Amino acid sequence: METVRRELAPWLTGREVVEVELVAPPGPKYADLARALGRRIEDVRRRGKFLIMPLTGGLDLVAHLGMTGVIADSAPDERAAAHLRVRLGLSGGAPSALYFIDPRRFGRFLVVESGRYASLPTLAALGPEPLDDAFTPEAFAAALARSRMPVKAYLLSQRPVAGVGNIYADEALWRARVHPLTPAAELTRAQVLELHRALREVLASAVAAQGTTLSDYRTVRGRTGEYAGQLLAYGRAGEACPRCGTPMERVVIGQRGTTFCPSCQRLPRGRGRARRRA
DNA sequence: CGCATTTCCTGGTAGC
DNA sequence: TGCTACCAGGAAATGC
Repeated sequence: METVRRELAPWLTGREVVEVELVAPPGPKYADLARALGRRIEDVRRRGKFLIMPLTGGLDLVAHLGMTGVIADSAPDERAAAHLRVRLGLSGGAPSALYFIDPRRFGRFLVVESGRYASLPTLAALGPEPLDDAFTPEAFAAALARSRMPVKAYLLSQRPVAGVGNIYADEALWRARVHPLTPAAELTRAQVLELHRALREVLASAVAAQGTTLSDYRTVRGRTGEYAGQLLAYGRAGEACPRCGTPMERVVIGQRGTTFCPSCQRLPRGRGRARRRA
C-alpha cells in the first residue's frame, strides 16, 4: 500500500473529482462515494493498509484493496474489465481517470466525514505505524501485554501495530524466532525486542522492493512488487528452514495459513497463569 | 469488552 | 478434456 500511495500522491494531489462512476452495486463498501464529486483531493495518506485521501469540504475518500484490488491509471484490459468497480474522472492532464478493479470484491472505496471511522472499526482501532518513531519497543510491549491471543492472530488484528498482513507476519515471526501460537502476553522481553526489530526490517525491505506480488498485486502503473524473491518463511511449508534446515511446517491460526520453523520457533512452556505447584 | 466464528468472492488448481 | 471441489485471505458482521 505504501508503494501505491507513493505513486498516487504526485498524480492525485490537487486534482478535482469531476466524475464518479460506481460500477459495483451500491453498499457499505462503497458508502457515499458519490459525495466525492466536485471535490479536490488534498493529499494521499496511508494508515496501515488503508489509503486515506482528504477531500475539500471535510470528507475523506478511503480505499482498501482487500486481497486482489488494484488501483490503476489506465483502463483495464478486457479480462480485468469484468471486475471494474469504480472509475473516477479527474481534472487536469492525463492520466485523467482512476480505475478500481477488484475481482474478489474484498476491497472498499468509500467516503466518510473527515476522521470519522466508525464504519471502519479496524481503521478506528489501528495501532501505530511500524516505521514511525511512535512505534517503540516499549509501546509494542505494552500492546502485546494486553492480549492472550496467539501472537500471529494478534498481529493480524492490526491493533498492536498497523499494516502487518499474513505474509509479513510470518516473515517477522520467523526472523524473531517466535512461535506464532505464543500468547501475545507471554513473549519474553527479548522476544518483544526481536519481533519489533524484525517487523521494521521486513516492512522496510518490502517497501524498498515495492511490495510483494504473488499473483494479483500490481502498482498503479502496472508493475509487480519484487519482495516475493526475498521471502524466507511464507509459503515455504515442507521446505528446509533457511536458518537451520529443519522442514518448515504449516498450521492454521485465525483462519490464516501460517508457516514456521518448529525448531527455530519454539513455544514457551509452563509460563502461563493458572499454574499451581503442588 | 474481548475474542472466536462466519461471511464475503472468484481465479487457480488438484483430483478424477 | 472437462468437470467438481476446494483453497487463498482482510476486514466486517455476528455470536457468545
